[in-house]
Amino acid sequence: MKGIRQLAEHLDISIGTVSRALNGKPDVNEDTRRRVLAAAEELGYVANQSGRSLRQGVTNVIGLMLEVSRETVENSDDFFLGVTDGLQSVFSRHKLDLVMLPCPDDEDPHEYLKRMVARRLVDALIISATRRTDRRIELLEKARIPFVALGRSASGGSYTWMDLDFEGVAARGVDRLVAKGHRRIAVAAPSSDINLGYIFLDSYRQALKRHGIPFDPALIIRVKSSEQGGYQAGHELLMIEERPTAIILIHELMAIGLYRRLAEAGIVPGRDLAVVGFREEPRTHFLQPSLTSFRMSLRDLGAQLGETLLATMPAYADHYPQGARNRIWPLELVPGESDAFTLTG
Amino acid sequence: MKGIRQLAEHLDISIGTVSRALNGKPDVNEDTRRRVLAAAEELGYVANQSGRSLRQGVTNVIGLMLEVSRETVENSDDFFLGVTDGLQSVFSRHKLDLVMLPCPDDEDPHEYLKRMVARRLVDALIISATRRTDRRIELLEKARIPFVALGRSASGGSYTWMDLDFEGVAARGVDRLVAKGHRRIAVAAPSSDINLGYIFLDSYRQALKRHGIPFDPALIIRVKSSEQGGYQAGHELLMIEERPTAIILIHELMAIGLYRRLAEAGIVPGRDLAVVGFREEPRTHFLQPSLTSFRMSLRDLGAQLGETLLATMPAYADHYPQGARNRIWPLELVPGESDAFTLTG
DNA sequence: CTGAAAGCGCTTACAG
DNA sequence: CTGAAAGCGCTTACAG
Repeated sequence: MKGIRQLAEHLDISIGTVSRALNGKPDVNEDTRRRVLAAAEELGYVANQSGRSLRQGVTNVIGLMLEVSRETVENSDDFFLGVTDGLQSVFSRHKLDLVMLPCPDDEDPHEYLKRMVARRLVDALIISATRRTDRRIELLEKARIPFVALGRSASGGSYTWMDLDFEGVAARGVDRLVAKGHRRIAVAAPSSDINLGYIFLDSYRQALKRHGIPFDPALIIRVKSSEQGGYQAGHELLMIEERPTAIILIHELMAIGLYRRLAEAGIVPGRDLAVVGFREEPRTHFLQPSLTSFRMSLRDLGAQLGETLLATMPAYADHYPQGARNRIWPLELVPGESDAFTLTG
Repeated sequence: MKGIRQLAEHLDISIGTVSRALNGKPDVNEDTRRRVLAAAEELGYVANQSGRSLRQGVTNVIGLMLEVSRETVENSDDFFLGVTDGLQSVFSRHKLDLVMLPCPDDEDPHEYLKRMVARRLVDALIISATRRTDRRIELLEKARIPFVALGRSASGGSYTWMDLDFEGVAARGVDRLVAKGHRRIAVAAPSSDINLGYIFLDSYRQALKRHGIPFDPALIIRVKSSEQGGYQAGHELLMIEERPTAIILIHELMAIGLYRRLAEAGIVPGRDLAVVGFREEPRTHFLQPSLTSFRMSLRDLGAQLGETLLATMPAYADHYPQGARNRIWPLELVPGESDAFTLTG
């Protein structure tokens, strides 16, 4: 079966009628429609997407750009797979399909995105891992393609974004630790230019200030956002002269590496050092002593992200009257044993 | 900037010449080409992919179908991200782009694939996680779309596949353990219909036979291919009446859960129980005692997979004269401490 | 070296 | 309710 023309010939009707029948248009004789549907099924006909796209001006595909850094691969980040699920639950309502666009390690993300936009194989895009300065945002604004950034950035104009509540995590982490008597609170922050690092540290500093604790740059440990990074953070923490009594982590997997390094040094979280982890994750469940961390639903985040994106698209905005508001996604503190002690003296 | 027509008008030349200039055809005046390129850059023109695809009959996009099962999400499988890297290194040579097609959890993979094929947004496909009976293979054969299966199946005709050497892992695992005096060797096998389970178990039984050891079905522990599954396997192993002295795992993450369960029971791998893990992985490196496992390069596998796929595509087959051969990907044994003892008595 | 024209496979006003 | 025709944005023989 080649195209609609062959199908129409086979049925001995016009291609227009075939098209209308297949697309569920109302002005088609029910008997005709049945015949068309049956023949299409039998001959395995389905409309060529390029033909449809060209005529209709839309692809009905949404792209999620991924940066497959070596770091991501090694840590096997579950984040995107979880979010994907939520996205699809929303997109499927409108017969939109999601494709993931993995930017190769050795290609500049900006160039990659440019090419993807140029090809127009998606109607809209989601970008993530936004950096402090992120040219992708201007690129997308200029291309006038609907998009939502998962993560804030200092770049661009008034684009739509969603982001995790990094400031809330930092603030609550500090508050909690200070309440338990800590004053030397370290932070494992990302070594990259990723924007969440700035937000997190700003909030951390403000929280300290609120409590009248002077900021000590020596307590900012720059490591990769990974299990390895957590190990490294543990290593560096042990070498700080006046050793911190607590540490707040900025990535879920850091806790695993940190625990390992601490164990090597005979240091017990929740007894010798207070540890506040980041996102609760199946793998962090097994840590002993249990980790104080923050809970969120990846799927719900994905669904919200999907709705926000659709709200930016003229064709779907009507369904999402809340509009394309920027949102900070809350995380709920889940107390564990890793910081369950009060500092005395 | 709308389309090639506007660009041509702006330059006051024909759209044919613009197209030829942009596509690097030789029969264009160099001066004309420069002008066209400059104007395209300035006005931000790029060819609409639907128009190109419709005319040329190809999309220049390759799809990698993913099944985002809850299991995959929770285990944050790094497998595909690693393979992706290798795939792209090959595809980029031909200006082909890779998109990942995540099949939603709640959708039938067969229906999903059918839709993706129908839309024709890719020129070729890679499917994975093949099951013993896998209708996707017949679907793709019938649709006459080039594809390679990552994983074997009993379905379909003479399609092209690549697969890990599960039989080799099972055979070498058994040989190694028997040489160390073991005769009751358990296997943690997948509870699903995934084809690799059949291959693995066949090879396991053959290896036992070779050594004259009777097969005991009680030693086949069916669990999920995950960290949780490994924990569960440990749990069930402890309840087997005549306890096995060794276990071979069929998934990389199982080792982590298994170690955890064993630790709870005070059983030390490499002393009380011999453990042979599956694929070596950053996370399995940290296990104590070190795990005997099998090494392979995800990136190399991806590159080979990419070349195999291109060899099945008429437009690229010339570049890959080795043809679309089926391949079993070898894994190299990396001895660890987890099975480093000899059974006496 | 360039232009005019055909046509890829669809959908959709429009006419009847 | 159906058909004939236009046209989405390209690329590519073909003619000059």
